[in-house]
Amino acid sequence: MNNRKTPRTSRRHEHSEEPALPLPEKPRKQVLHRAQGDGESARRDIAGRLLAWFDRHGRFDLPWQHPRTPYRVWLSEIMLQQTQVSVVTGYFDRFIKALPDLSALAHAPQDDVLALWSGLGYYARARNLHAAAKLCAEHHDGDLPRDLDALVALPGIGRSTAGAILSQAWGDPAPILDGNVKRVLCRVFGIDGWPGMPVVEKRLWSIAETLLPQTRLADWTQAQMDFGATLCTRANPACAICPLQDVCVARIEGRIGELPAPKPGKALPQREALMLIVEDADGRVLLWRRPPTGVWASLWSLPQHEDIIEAQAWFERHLDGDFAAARALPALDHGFSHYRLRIQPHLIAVNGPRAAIGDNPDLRWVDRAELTAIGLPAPVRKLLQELTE
DNA sequence: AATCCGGGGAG
DNA sequence: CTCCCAGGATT
Repeated sequence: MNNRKTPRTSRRHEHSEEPALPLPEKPRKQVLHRAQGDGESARRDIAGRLLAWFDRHGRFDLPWQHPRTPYRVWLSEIMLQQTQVSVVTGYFDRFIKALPDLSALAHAPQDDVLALWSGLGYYARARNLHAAAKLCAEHHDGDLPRDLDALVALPGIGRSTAGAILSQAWGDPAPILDGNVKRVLCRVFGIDGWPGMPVVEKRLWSIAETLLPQTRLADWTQAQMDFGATLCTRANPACAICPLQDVCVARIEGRIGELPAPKPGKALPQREALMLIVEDADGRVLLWRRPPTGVWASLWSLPQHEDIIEAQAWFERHLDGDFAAARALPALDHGFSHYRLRIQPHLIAVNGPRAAIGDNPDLRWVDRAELTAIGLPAPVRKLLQELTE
């Protein structure tokens, strides 16, 4: 029953008090026809190519593969949620030695289970695992249910983990959609948008369904994981030796670095700045040389301040004019890599600098015509350009 | 839809 | 340092 070469057999099980599942008999064909574009023959061949790749380059020595029982598959899948193989193997061996089967887990004290999990993180996984084992003891004759909905009903098991269990433990045709599969599908089929977005995820599940092969379902699941983990990696995928290089949309369109689309970052911190556009009687603008460090180091820019109070104090120290006559212009947003800057310009006319600071080397009057020749920050250039128009 | 859980590895 | 990872539960 745990032999991965076991051919698929009838999977209706005994306790059929519920009505038959609404799944049609040939769901894969229907989904296949519904999927548009992309060339069905090429798509159908993907599983064959990856299985051939898997035969040569796949991982066959993982601890949960020998023997591959439903319990061991389940435990490994839970441990592997958000945790890499290299970290899991040691924990898996220790756990399976202490609690070798589902019954042992179901009857173990929770403290023992948590102790075995200690260091793995995401401890809710351990509590869910334990609770699910008890539920199996109560409701499924002490075994994991061989049924998608029944598996998903257990705590800690979502659709992808259920698919991995069904396919690996029994060879049933259930797709998975973990981080590896998402990345591979986004690239091969050129799917835009962050894979965590519901609309994108739905599309990916649909594709994953269509790719299911007729046989070797356990190998198919493992092949996808190995392929994503060792060849179609997040950074520097080995496209040159990839068996899908001639059909991969991302590869063909040179978008390997862009797909899958990254998770939208948190909103960058927003900062405010106030810039003074000071004009003298001849229509010249006052520029200010920025400090030698920080953003726009040593560039000529506009006099800049955090707020209006500071701006006014600076103005009255350096210039001869009526600050109250300053006129606010439309704000301008500028994005940096690590924050967003909202520039609030204030236009103000003056007679000239105060006598005492007239020769300040960091201040300079400039004709409009000269501006294009001076190295100004992009938003400042834009600001002054709009003003001239 | 957003947030949380958590330690470790890679760049 | 940041981002990501064989996700799922909760709000």
